[in-house]
Order: sequence, then C-alpha cells, then structure tokens
Amino acid sequence: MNKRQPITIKEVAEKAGVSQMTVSRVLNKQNLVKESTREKVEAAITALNYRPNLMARGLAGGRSKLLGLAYYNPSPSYLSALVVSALKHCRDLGHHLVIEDLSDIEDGLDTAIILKRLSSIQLDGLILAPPLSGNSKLLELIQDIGIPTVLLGSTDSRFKQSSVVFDDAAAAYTMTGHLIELGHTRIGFIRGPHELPWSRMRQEGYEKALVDNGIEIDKALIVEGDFTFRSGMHGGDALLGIQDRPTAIFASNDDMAAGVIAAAQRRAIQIPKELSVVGFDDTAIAAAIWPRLTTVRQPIAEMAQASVDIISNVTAEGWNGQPVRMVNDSIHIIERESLGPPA
Amino acid sequence: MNKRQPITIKEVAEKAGVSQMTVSRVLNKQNLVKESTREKVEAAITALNYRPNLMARGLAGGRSKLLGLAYYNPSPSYLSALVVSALKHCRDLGHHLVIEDLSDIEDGLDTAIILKRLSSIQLDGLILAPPLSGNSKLLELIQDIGIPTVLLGSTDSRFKQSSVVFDDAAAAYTMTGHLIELGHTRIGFIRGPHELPWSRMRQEGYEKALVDNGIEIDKALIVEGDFTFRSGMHGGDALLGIQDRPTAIFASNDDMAAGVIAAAQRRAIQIPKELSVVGFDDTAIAAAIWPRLTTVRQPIAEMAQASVDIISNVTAEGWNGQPVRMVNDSIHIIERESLGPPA
DNA sequence: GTGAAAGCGCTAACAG
DNA sequence: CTGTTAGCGCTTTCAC
Repeated sequence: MNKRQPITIKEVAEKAGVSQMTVSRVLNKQNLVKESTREKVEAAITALNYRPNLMARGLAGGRSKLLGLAYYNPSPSYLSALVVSALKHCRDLGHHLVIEDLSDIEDGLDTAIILKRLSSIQLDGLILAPPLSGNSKLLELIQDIGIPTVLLGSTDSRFKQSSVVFDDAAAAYTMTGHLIELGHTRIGFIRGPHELPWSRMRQEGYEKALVDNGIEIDKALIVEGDFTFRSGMHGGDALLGIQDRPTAIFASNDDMAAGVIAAAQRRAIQIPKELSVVGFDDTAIAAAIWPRLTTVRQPIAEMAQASVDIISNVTAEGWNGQPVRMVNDSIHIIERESLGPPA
Repeated sequence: MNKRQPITIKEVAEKAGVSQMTVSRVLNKQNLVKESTREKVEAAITALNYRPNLMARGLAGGRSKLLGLAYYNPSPSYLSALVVSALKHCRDLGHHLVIEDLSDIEDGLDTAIILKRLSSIQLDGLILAPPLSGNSKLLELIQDIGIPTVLLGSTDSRFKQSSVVFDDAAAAYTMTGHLIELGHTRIGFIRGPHELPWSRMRQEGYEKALVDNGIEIDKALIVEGDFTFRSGMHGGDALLGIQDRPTAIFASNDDMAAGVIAAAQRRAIQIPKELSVVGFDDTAIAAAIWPRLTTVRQPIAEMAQASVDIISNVTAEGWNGQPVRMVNDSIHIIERESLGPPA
C-alpha cells in the first residue's frame, strides 16, 4: 500500500550523506551550496523520488506557494480565460492556484465568513478579479488580513495594493472612433451597471470620441445593461425600437453585444448590412456566434499573467514594499463580420 | 503592522482556561467535550477572532482541506460551470479548491511533472474532469499517488476510483428520438473525436434511436468534429453541402451546434424553418446565440457537486474503502428556438 | 472529559 | 559552505 508522502527530507539527507539543511537549501535554490554537494543531493532526490511537503514548508517558512484567485459572478468566458491563463503561469512559477468564490459579499458583505476563509489558508497572495477589485469595503478587509493583493482592472490609491489595469476609456474611444471613421454617426451604446467604474470609463471613451468628432451625444442612444446576454438583448430591442434607429451599436461587453445581435436577428435586421454591432473584451463568445463579433480585445490572459508575476515578486525577498501598478495599453480591435459601413 | 496569523490555538486555550487539546477538539467538532467547556472555548475563539492555520492542521493531521480539480483544455463554458459549482459546494463543506492544469500530459505524458505537482500539495481528494477522466495512464499514475479521486463523466473498472457519470448514450437517444417524433428522418450528426468515449456513446445513442425507429443509418450524414465551434462550423458546412441535405443536425456538444448555426446562417438557411439544429450539454453558449439552441442538458453543476460530496465522504472517517460510482440519470431536453418540424 | 508530551516535515537563525 | 538547534501551529497518543 502506498502511504501518503513516505519520503521525507530526512531520508534524502541520509541517502546523500548531508544534513537536512543542505537538502533544504538545494530545494530552495539557494546558491550557497557547493556544486558537488548539490549534485549528490539532487541525485538522492531523484533516486528516492522525493517530493517536498507543501504544508510543512508553509508552516515552517511562512510561504505556502498558494495563490488565491477570488471572483464574483463572472461571465463564463471571462472566468475561464482568467483561470486558464493564471494557472498556466502559476505552474511555471511553481505555485498552486486556489479559487475562492466571494459571492457572499453581496448578501450584506459577510465579512466574518470571507475573513475566515481567506485568513485560515495561508495564501502567498491574492488576485481580485473585477468587480471585486472595485469593492472598497472588501479591499479594506483584505488589507487588514495582510495578504499581498493584486487588483485586476481597478486601482484604489487609498490602499497599498498592487494592480493591473487596462485603459477601458481609451479602448472604448478607439472603437468608437473606428465606427465614426467608417461613417457611422448614430451610434447606440449599451453601458454597464452604473455602480461599476468600468461602465463609466467605457462610456466616457465612447462619449469623448463622439465629441472629438463633432457628433452630439444623444442620450436616447444610451441604455444600461448589466453585462449579461439578456440585458444586451433588451438593450438592443430598445435601441432598435426607436425612430431613426442607430446604424451601429456598441455594447460594453461581448455578452451584451451577442444579445444585441440576437435582438437584431429576431427582427430580421441584417448584420452588418443594416446594422453594425461591436463588443468589448474579445472573449470566447465573440467568435462563437454568427456574424462573428468585431470587438476590442481586453488582454485578459496577459493581465492575469502579469498579476501572477507581481505577486511572485512581491512575495520574493528584497521587495521594496511599494505596490506595483501596471497599465496594459495594448488596444487592438479585432475585425470580424459584425461591422461594416452604414447603409 | 499586521502580522500573518497572530492568534494561535495556544492563546485561545489560555483565554478559555483550557488546554490546546480541548480547543482542538472543539474545532474538529468532536463530541467528547462538555457543553459548558465548549461554550467557553467558542467564546474565546470569537473574542480573539481566531482562525485555525490550515497548514499546521494539514501537517499534523494529514488532512489539508484542499480539493483538487484537474482539467485539460476544457470548453470555456464547461469549465466555468464546473468550477463555479464545485466551488460553491466546497465552501459549504469548508474545503478549498485548488485548480490544476494538466495540459502537459499531451506532450508525451510528462508523468514526472504531474506527479510532482500533485503529490507535493497534500490534496484530500482530486476531481478529474473529462477528458482526463478517460486517460487510463493518468488514472494509474494517480492511483499510485494514493489520492482519493473522483472521475467525472467516466468510469474505469480497472481502477478503484469513484466516479460520477451521465448516461450520454441515453441522452443522445432521447434527443434523436425527439427529432424523429417531430418528423425528421434525415438527421445529420456531428460526433466528437474518435478517441474519446463520450463521442462514441453519444453516437451510439443517435444510431440506436434511428434503428429503433426504422431509419437507416446513413454514414454520409455523420461527420467528425473536435468539440470546438470551428469544427462544428466545418462539419455543418460539409453536411449542408451534400445533395439532399439533412433537415436537422444534431451536434455532440453546444459549441459545435453553435458552429452549425453559424454555417447555416452564412448560407442564409433559416433556422428552424429550413434546418433544425440541436446540441448537447446546455452550457452558457446555448442561450447566448440566436436562435437559441435546443439541447440536452448535462447536469454539470449537479455532477460537480456530487463529486465534492463523494470526496468529502471518502475522506471522512468510517469509509468502507469501496469506490462510489454514481450515475446521474436526469435527462432533460431544453426546448428553445433552434428546433422545429421539418419543412 | 480533559491534559501533557511528542511529533508532523520543513526552514530560520545561528554557529562553525 | 555546512551543520545544529529550535521551533512553525496543530493533532495524535496516551495518560489522568
């Protein structure tokens, strides 16, 4: 019968004829070990098929090699992109990814439970996905626990947490400009929920692009959604129902854009001939509908990877204590079939 | 400055005027503690805001409260459904979910790396998502490590691992029967990759339904995909290009069905008037395209939850040592707009 | 019912 | 460069 973790550092040490400490040093890649000793130890490790016990390391050293990724109610495609990318990078860095569902926090921000979960498992660091990264109560809580944290898609200067952000406003500006270049002037916009900063930023970009191009902002062309397919469909319905309907609709995320396309298809409006639809994010759904969605790419994978890197650095020795704030400014419009010049 | 985990069991014990052991017993809900003592201890725990250290518990007791969820290359919607559901249930049971990306195993089955990752982190149990759960080399490996494992969507009697499966063949049979009832007789089928058992099972169900209804199997109506949107589009193109094209297409999963719909829309074939399309799984994409997909629901959430339960039981005391094999037989067809009677 | 002692496997802080 | 000595915070085992 295989026991759980039969080989310990002690046995490796004996086999290699050194002390446990030396083995430990080899394990932790400290370079104060003589080459010949290191080789002996490594041989012993391989021979015995030794695997260090993470729990023991965590207890003794304070570093658990565990990174947390907390989310709340994400769109499926966003979540998978995030998880897959973060995970790949964790693997490369020898970390493990623990996923935490913080959905409780809406039911009255149950701080007790969150604190309990987050502080009992010795996380080396925590990545907060939107919209959690914009919840200042939560940020404060987490800062108190003292876990190094990276905010994805949001910064809050009141806290000393690192962040990786994307310039949503600039991206929305670029996309809107692109629509205008093609000749659209009546451009509908489906914004996100008003309480989220991303909603605001994307709308700002949209409005600024209109203004900069001498197009008046028409409030009748702006409706609010909640980033779901359903709400996009409703929003699209509303915009397509008005007199003198828009020739293009820019939805603040891909799910809503897919909803707009659905709404148009129900009314037998041809895309892009009679109506252009563009989205935001370039998640999986953008390429999984027809016509495929023209959209601004949000570099989710890159941002996830950057977050892992930051935590890795912050956790390492010799960190200066300053939060790292990173801005990803790669704005790309992915051209597909849902966009064309106005009729 | 907040230190990491300042309060220990020792301080709780002092405050409550008992020994560490008693606190430990309260923590682990062992019922050999006097009611009054328990209350004292619980009061101290709350007062000090004590959180047990998972690492220490894992080291001392051998139970880490960590469950692993391993996947390989999943479709985004499947992965999120899985993760979200497993997570919710973990939370209820006080476990944490560690996600592992085992994608390496295609590059020549790098057993060394997988073993290393899996055995150094003391997982209480492991959930293997498809298609990993069908990889017998991997199963053997994992059995050797000795982690209690639940296979999702697959069983292998050669190993003593538990499993939660869905009757894919029956579901495909039901769906095909439904199409036939509506009057379809030329039903195209897009199967999955031939190396996966699910592909085979779904095809079996499809073929059996045809035969049972006196319809001859026409190999020209069966094409192979790889469960991606792209491959569904190609498969759809192929099926729509033949003489006397099918009046309905049954794709072995939703992503491929979405691809078929896209292919049809490109050819301006109206759905469901001229062509019915049905899928399999009922993942998020099914309701996020237009027309929305009629599909057989695979109870991913329920199965994930069951897996967590099984591991929880298997990990607990007093388990009889027998693998648990569970079959989920709730087959539901979700009716949406992509299906109608033949023209 | 409860407590004391002895580690779990590893690393920090010092010696040498 | 390497070894020794102490724990990390908790649970186990065995007394009382």
